Amino acid sequence: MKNPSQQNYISQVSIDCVIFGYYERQLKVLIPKINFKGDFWALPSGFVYQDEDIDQAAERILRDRTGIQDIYLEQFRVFGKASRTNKPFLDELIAFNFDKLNVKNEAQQEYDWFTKRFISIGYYALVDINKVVPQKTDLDESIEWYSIHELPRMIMDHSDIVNEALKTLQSHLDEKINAFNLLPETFTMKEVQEVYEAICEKTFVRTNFQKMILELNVLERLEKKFTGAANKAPYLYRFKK
Amino acid sequence: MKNPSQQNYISQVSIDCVIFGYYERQLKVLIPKINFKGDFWALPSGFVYQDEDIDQAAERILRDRTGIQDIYLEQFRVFGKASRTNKPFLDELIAFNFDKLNVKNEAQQEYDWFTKRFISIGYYALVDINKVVPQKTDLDESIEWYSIHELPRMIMDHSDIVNEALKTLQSHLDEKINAFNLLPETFTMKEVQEVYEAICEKTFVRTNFQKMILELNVLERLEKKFTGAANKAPYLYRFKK
DNA sequence: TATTATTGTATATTTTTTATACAATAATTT
DNA sequence: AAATTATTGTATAAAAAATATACAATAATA
Repeated sequence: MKNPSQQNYISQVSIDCVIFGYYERQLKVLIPKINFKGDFWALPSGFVYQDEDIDQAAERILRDRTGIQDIYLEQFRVFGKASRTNKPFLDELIAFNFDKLNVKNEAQQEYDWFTKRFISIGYYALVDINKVVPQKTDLDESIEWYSIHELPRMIMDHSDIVNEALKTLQSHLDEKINAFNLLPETFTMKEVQEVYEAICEKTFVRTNFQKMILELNVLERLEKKFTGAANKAPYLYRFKK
Repeated sequence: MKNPSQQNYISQVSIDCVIFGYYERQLKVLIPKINFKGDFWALPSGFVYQDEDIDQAAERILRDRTGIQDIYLEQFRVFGKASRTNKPFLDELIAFNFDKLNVKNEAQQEYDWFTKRFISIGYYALVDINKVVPQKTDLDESIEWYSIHELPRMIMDHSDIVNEALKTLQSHLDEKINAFNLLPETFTMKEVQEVYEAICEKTFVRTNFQKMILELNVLERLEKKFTGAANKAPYLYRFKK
């Protein structure tokens, strides 16, 4: 594998992805831990090939980390401060891993490439957490789902990026009908409500919520879901395509 | 003045600005015409210096064309298709202006720089049209306000960029209280309504509109405005800072 | 067959939005 | 100086939407 500086990338432009999943009534974010000493977490990121749309680049980055395709994706903001550089992080990383990293010419070239000022395009993705098998890349020590309220300390401005992504998701929830992308193919009305509650961080009155969702006219009702519980079985729904 | 390729710009990244003004009940966009044969119109654009925030770059571009500072500015979208290049436009321009343009080495370097694939960050601005004295740069034959409904045919995807800017402005009109930036320091309630009507392309019931605006609690009422007309004088309002 | 937990549907209440009526005012006309 | 006119400001009525509450339906268990 070629080093980034030798690839045919657009320089000083990166893509950062906030991958949202949903599990146990909580909104989760998929975050890799970097495979070096020093406890560094960073959002799934990457660069844009010369002959690649930025949307394609984001899809590629997501595919590499989640193993799935056709992900719901939304560009939400550009982070472009002049001070936005990997240098402080990289220097810290090198200090922690001085033994492993031999500083030869090639490494110097990589260092120069990485520590330039970067303009980052933020994307957020909504995935069905059950379909995702998180994929460790060469750079990852681990890759885990973290609750949105218990995120690890991340490098650079990556925490800000997550916050901005969440704000966008929350405010677009009624104009874009996208929350269903966090659920499996079929789901009950209660599950939909719990997803909305996790995203909006508030509760809804069950009956009114159901009416509101059904009036969107985007769901089709399927057969009932018999669980063996001592109560009425709920209907299953599916998002109309 | 140095040529762009020799400046300390981030390469392959540009900023395109949609500058909105308001005049005679119409939303206007400030658009320069390029100073070459062939009728080319292009949005006010520019590039980002290495040591410059992208927001600063947008402010600089706006200042250069409008002569005013402290402009209301909002980043709204990135345009990043791989096919997004100036090449078709430049080739056409060269064909029209073959006599003027001598193709020497330096020009070739500029050509190569300009015809690369560019990722463009779209900003829109709201200005008080009375404060703006449109500034022609070296590249401009003219710079004029065009009604949003009578825009000239523009190069590249600049028409799409305007459309996206308008859509964003419309949809953010109630969440961001920004339409006042299109008006002078003081204004009547009727003028506010007409601005909203121009942006939203629909009419409002006067009494309800006024109530809605006043309930935002962002205006302070000043003295009345006596015009000499045979009717009751309206109050003037000012945006609270 | 009664009980229990939970879902689905109907309806009442409250709030917000939209529509309408009318009073107040400043300059003009008579 | 009083009536007229055009326009603004305020109040209120009607309609629609959002929210709260009540209760019927159902599937498994006791």
